[in-house]
Amino acid sequence: MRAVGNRLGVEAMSLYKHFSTRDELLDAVVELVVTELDNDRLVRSGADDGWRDYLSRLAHGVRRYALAHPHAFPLVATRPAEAPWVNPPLRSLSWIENMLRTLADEGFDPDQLLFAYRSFNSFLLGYLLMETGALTLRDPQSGDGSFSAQGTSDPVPGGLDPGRTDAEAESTDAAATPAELLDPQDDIDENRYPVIHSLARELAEDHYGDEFDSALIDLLDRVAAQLD
Amino acid sequence: MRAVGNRLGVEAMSLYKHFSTRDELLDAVVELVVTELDNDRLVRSGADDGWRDYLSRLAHGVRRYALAHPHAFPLVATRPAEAPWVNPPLRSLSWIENMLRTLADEGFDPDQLLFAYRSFNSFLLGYLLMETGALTLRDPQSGDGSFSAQGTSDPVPGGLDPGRTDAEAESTDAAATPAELLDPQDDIDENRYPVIHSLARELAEDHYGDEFDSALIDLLDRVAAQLD
DNA sequence: ACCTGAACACCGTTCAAGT
DNA sequence: ACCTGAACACCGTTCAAGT
Repeated sequence: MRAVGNRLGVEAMSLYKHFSTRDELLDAVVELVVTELDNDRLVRSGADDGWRDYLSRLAHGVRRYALAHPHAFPLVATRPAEAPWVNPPLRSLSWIENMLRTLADEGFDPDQLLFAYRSFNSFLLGYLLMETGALTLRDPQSGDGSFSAQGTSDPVPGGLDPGRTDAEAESTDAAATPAELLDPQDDIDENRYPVIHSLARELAEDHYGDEFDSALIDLLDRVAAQLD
Repeated sequence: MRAVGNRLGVEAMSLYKHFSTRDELLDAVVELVVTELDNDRLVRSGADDGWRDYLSRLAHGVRRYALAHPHAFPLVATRPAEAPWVNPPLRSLSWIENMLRTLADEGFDPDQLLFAYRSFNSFLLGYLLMETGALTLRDPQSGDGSFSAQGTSDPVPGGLDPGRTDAEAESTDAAATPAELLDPQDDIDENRYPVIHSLARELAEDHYGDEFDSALIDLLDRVAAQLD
């Protein structure tokens, strides 16, 4: 609370005029991040091009906010929800309703709606937690579990403002990070982990963007197959 | 630290003989949970029945430890890793090596190995975080974000010991939870969320076990399709 | 080798008081 | 309506001392 207050140029106690507890503030952070979808023109535009286009735009919108806030995404992913069927990363009743209604209008029956809802959520949750996790590695300098971004000393890169453009987010894939300047093979014990050692370079250099797109296509195919 | 010490009948400071920092202790918790795979006879038995059988047993082993420790799984899922390509829930070099070697022995080439490794991890991560999240709902009594298990006042059900049997873990799906005793439809505003309202019962009653099995089959089919 | 008690800096939170 | 300063209970951690 004191750190947040400091960031805002205010004493910690002032925050209690706006949030009655630390958990309430964390919930507000999660809501703020997820609500970026509401202002995402690429997501909000209608579903006139069919459910595949709609789900694809929704998925990319979620990915945009996840990559814009890689340190907040674990919060989005793990904060307890109000009901067992309210699943991250689509955490809000209004977006769940939005998705289910759009698909219902496209002719999905109840079983197909539930299948699409759950497989869509668990796909995004797993893939984006994996991808953002790769951006928030353990700091090799300080031995504790604090976060650090690759190649910057800013403790909260991106911060809370959705300032990153699509191109900036995508550039994470292509831009050379400090880790790539070293040979990742050198870090792996060839005797204990021969297969990892031999694959070290391929494991280190990865193009999350392309993989996301093709995994999303496969997911949409699975949903389509469910429609008979 | 004081709470952990209390649970062990010891002062908090005694823990510092075994872990030099709180983060180190949390890492040890994660390692303890993941290491249950090492003692899981259903997972360790050889890969003589092919890679599909191996990956299926591995996936079910991960699900067993996740369901045995639903409160620790978010830690497994989100603690920063040592390298970007060390992904939860398979977090350890030895299990990554184990998986890659087994698949390599089955004839996977490097691209196929990487595809299998990443799609397998992100599938398990997303699905199991969703499933364990449904077990650790927000406590409606205390307004804060603390955890509570459905239907028990034990703050850490299951605790750290891998005491739950397979049948007990599965029974989560079938057993009637308090939430099911109420009509979930009553909680949803019919005017604001008509589609959710109409699907409330189906959303609330779910059989994670069956869904996991069929989603896993689809994943293995995706991997198989990659083999040409 | 493992545990303890007192102590330190720090954190979330309360409250009475300021503008 | 919003902020502040001092204060409280609590937390992670250190250290010198115990067995």
